[in-house]
Amino acid sequence: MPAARKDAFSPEEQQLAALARALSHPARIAILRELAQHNTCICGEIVSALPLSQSTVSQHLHVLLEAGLIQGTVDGPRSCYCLNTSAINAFGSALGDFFQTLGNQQCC
Amino acid sequence: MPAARKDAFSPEEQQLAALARALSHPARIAILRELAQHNTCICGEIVSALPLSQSTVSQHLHVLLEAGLIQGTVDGPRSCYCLNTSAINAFGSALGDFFQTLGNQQCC
DNA sequence: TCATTTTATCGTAAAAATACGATAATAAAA
DNA sequence: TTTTATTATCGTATTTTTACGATAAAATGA
Repeated sequence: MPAARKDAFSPEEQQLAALARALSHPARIAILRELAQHNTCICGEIVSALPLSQSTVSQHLHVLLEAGLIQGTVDGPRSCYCLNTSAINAFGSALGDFFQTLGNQQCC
Repeated sequence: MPAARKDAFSPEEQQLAALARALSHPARIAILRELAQHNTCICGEIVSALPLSQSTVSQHLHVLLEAGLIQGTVDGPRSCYCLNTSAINAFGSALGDFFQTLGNQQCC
């Protein structure tokens, strides 16, 4: 990627792509599932639930945070993450809209 | 990624992540949009519609093909792509199910 | 037949993602 | 205060992604 060409696309396309990228690793799918299973916030049990090292899980959590899909209250040693349901629902409907504009085609 | 850890996750998580990865670049979002606008198949007008070189667009098309989101009939000089609507709809509902399991949480 | 047009592929380079160990930081517990 | 437990960050290595130019392939048109 000798030059970042992403800025040559529309904001909508960039946003949709950025959110899809946040979901583009099975570990992050698994983290979201894990957070959804515990309806209360979770801390480091995520690490035990995943086949990855602590630092790697922390990286994936950071990606999900940056994308806005989860929230985290970093209170000292015991940080606590949870789903950002409003962002998740917004993303879900944005994706739904996108798929709807695609799905009604008759082609080939 | 000193070792491919993706196989340590469930097939569902891998599939969902793989499809999200196919959407994780604005060029590929734009390609899908472009294919949807022309309800007939399109060939190389995609290249003119995108701010990328021909070989790069071809690579993105290959990614979308691999993911099954588009179909391509490579008939000689003039290959023809179109949306794979069934795969797109299947992906859309899979994502919808995933978001539904996430969206009903009350947390933090 | 030969040129032209269109597209895929190859080779390459740079950037980003992924993963881990080691370390730092921070609050609670002893 | 010192220790312990938990988590983020740093440094690094490897892989993958992204991008382009150049080339090859393949059918159409002259």
